Order: sequence, then C-alpha cells, then structure tokens
Amino acid sequence: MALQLHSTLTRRKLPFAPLADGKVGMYLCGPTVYSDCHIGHLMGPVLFDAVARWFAVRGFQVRFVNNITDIDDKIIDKANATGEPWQAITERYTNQYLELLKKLHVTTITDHPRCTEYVPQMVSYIEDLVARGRAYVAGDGVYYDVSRQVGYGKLSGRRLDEMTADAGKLDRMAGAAGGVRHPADFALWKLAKPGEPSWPSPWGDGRPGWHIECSVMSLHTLGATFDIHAGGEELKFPHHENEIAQGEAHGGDYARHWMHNNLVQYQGAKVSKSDPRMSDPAFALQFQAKAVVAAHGPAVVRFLLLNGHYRRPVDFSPENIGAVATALGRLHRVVAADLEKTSDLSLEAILAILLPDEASRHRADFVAAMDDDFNTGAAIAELFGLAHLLGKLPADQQPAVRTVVWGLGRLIGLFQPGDAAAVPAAADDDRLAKVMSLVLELRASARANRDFAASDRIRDRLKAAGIVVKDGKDGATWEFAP
RNA sequence: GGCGCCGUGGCGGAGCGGCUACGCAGCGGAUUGCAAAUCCGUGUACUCCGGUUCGAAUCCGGACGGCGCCUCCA
Repeated sequence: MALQLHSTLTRRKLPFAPLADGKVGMYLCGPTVYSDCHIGHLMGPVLFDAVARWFAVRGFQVRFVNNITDIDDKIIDKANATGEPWQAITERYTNQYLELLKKLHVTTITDHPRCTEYVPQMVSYIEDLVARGRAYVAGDGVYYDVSRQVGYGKLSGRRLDEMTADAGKLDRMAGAAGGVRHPADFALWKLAKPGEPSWPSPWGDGRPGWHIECSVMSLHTLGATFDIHAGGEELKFPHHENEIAQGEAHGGDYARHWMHNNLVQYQGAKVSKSDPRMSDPAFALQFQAKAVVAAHGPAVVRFLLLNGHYRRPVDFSPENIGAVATALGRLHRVVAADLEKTSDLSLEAILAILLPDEASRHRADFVAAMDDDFNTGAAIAELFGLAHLLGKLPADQQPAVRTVVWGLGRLIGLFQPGDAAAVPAAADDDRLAKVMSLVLELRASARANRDFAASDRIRDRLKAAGIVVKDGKDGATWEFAP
C-alpha cells in the first residue's frame, strides 16, 4: 500500500507525492525559548520524528527543519522582569530544549535555525511584500494586508468578514498611529521601543513579527514550495494561516501538506496556565518537560506520545502514565537482548527475517499501520501481538520474533539504548546497596534452613520500609517500592 | 456567537461497511515454602434518535455531551 497522509488543508487522507523524487522537506514550528519547556513542546518533535523516521524507512531522504524562536515579546518581558540579558535567557532555554530532544532520541531533525540568524533575510522578505503591495507601513511597524490575500482562512476554515469584532485587535488598531487597516492584519516588523533589542531596517530599528520567521526560515532551508509543514493544532490560526498568506504573496505554493498534532490533556481536559491547580508547584511540575522526563524516563514519555495517533490528544495524567509505563516494561523485557544496540535494522532486513505465519501477519500489519497516516498506536498494538505470540512459540523460534519486535520499534524511535535503565530504581547509594546485600544474604541462609518465619519477617519489614524483595531463580533482588 | 476535532467496554486507546485491535486494571490458572515479579487464559463496548444498505461502531441527517482555536499558548 502506498504511503498516505492526512492534510489539514484538504481534511482528508491522500497518497503522499513528494515534490522531488525520493526527497521530503518538512518544517515543524519550534518553541519560543523564554521559560522551561512544557510537555507540549515535546509532542511535535517526538511525533514528527516518528514520521520522519518512517519517510526514511520508505526510502526518502528527509530534510527536517525545526526552528527556535529566540526573539519575541515574551522574551523581552522576561528580560525586563528579571534584569537578565535576553540572550542569556534564550541560550539557556534553547539548550534545555535541545537537551530534551537528545534524551528522547529525536534524531531526525536536520536543521534548528534560530530566528536571530535570519533577520536580514526577513527584512528583505518584508521589503518584497511591501514592493508587491501586500504589506504596508503603519505607525508602529509594517503590517501584512490580508484584504489582498485570495483564500485567506482556507486552512482553519475562517472567513475574513467574520473576524472584525475582535476587541483586542481593535484596541491595537487604535493604538497604532497611522492605523492598521483590518483587524486580521498582522505585524511583519515591529519598531523597537527604547531599550528593546533591535535590528536595522528601512522602516527603522525593530524586530520581526512572529509569523514572518517561519516563512523566511522555511524558504531558506526548504524553498518557496515544500512538502510538509507540521505543528500543533493551536497554531492553525492565526500562525499557520498567516504563514500561508506570506508565503503565497512572496511567490511559491508554500507547504503542500499540513499536518497538525493534537494537544496534551490532563484527565480529559486542557490545563491552562490560569487553572487554579497550577498554583500548586507539585501539580505544575507535572507539565514541565524536564520534570516529567526525569520522573518517568524518556522512554515512557516517548511511548506515551506514540501510543495513540498524532491527531488525537494525549492524556498526561499520572494514572495514564503509570499504565503506559507498565505496558512498555513488557515490551522492554521482550527486546532486552537488543535494547542497547547502537545500530538499527533496515525494514528490508526485518522483512527478510523468517517468521511463523501469525507473526508475519503482525509484522505486515505494523508496516501497513505506519503507511496509513503514521498510525503509531495501531503499529504498537502489533508489537504487543508479537510479544504475546512469544509465549506460545518453541524456544528456537523466539529470538527471531524478539529481533523483529525490536527492529520494528526502532524504526519509529522506540527501544533506544539506555531506555530500560532510564528510571532510577535501586542502588544509587552504595552504602545501602552493601547493607541490602548483607540482609539478603542472611535471609537466603534462613530460607536454606527452611526458616520461613525469619525469611518472611525480613521481607515484611523491608516492605514496610519501602523496599520490595523478589525471589528469583538466581537468588533474591530488591528495589524501591513504586 | 464563529471555525474545527471528537463521543468505543472500569480506565486509556485503535477502528475509514461484514473479520479477536491493543494496553492498564479486574478475574482464573501456571510458577513460588508463601509472596512479589513473570507467563498463560478471560468478560463487559461502540451517547441517543432517524436514514442509506443484504449488512453500520464505521456512511448521511438531527439531538445531546466533551475538547480545542478565535488573546504572538506547543
């Protein structure tokens, strides 16, 4: 079956046809780096990393661009509030973001352009829009003229004539000396107030507007027309709509396919910054990317995100994360032997492995699920199908199945080196490890003497202390209670 | 109010007209000195009302409900 994907523009699934044979150009809107990464920031990278991996599996050479917005009003506000230079703020949070992507094994992104590296290109792009009569100078900057745009609103299904009653926009129109002409017109260039970071331009020192950066950076990395533009649902309007307007006005068809991932939820609903529960730091920490990754491990976070479909919301409530972590543990046991390998298997190599019929069907269904709009959730279900089969197969057929589970998982970013050890479980205190070793030794001799009363007493008391003892074939092990 | 997405078993979550999704939890079994862990087995489902069809969770219409965007939120 041909690879097909759902485009927001057409609202339907269509076979994927690349602009250039054997190549895919993807652009994913990245974070504005003014504070700690939110778990939502991880969604796009992880989800579209799986997409990019699958394109590569299907033989495409992928250029995957993910920008960093390192100049923005929020950054300036933060600098003003803390007194810290804005460059220091953006550098810190850029590093945090890139560090998280690394931990999550998001490896397919080829370019991380920074907004501040493209300001001259943005200026000339805006000059071009002005020259074409698609933008105009107002009192506080340069604005895009949406009234000249044919088909404005086609991505989000909005109509220009219905967007006139926006109070905030009207205020801004009144505030801009020289006047903004239409409420939907948006800033391409913002003139700097005293003390604000700024770059030179024909209209005066200032900084680029939000939407212009993506249009310019995609142009310079992927071209005026490119295959796929991705991002979160919430960016459809106004951000993506305005990118299209700019891109088309500048010349080119802009993105041919638009892919939007759904958003993070918590017990079925979005938790906004103004949610009263957010005043509890422990609650708020559940949404901070680095805290979530530290608490559950990158493997669980990645698995949670890929466990459904990218166009559906993902629930980050603790109950859900716990259930998913247990499920992933089961797969980890299946692939334990290969988990630490640093090189992947190609799809061809995986398909060449001889399997029993039923296992072979699961393998084929995995591939079909990924070909069908990157349905990672359905694909992972096939992995469980294979894992389940393992218990029924003779021992000599099991290694092949294990290798296939691992190989297929790797193709979408699962089962990376370090995944199994990612959640700190036991002995990070050497002294405790030594004491436990002694305790288990004593208990082992009690058991050898069939003194189960003493043996159970040790186990019970340890359990009360938060330490769980498990008796296995090769002696007892221990870990902290979950 | 406008635009969009969605309503599946206790929970999470696939499904794109006929065929067990899957996972977690629960229950039963194997294993164990007893446990834990592990493995095997297993049930309950498609918000409601119309319609199309031989046949609908799946298509169409309506009702009700949830979510998101419309404020430079990923």
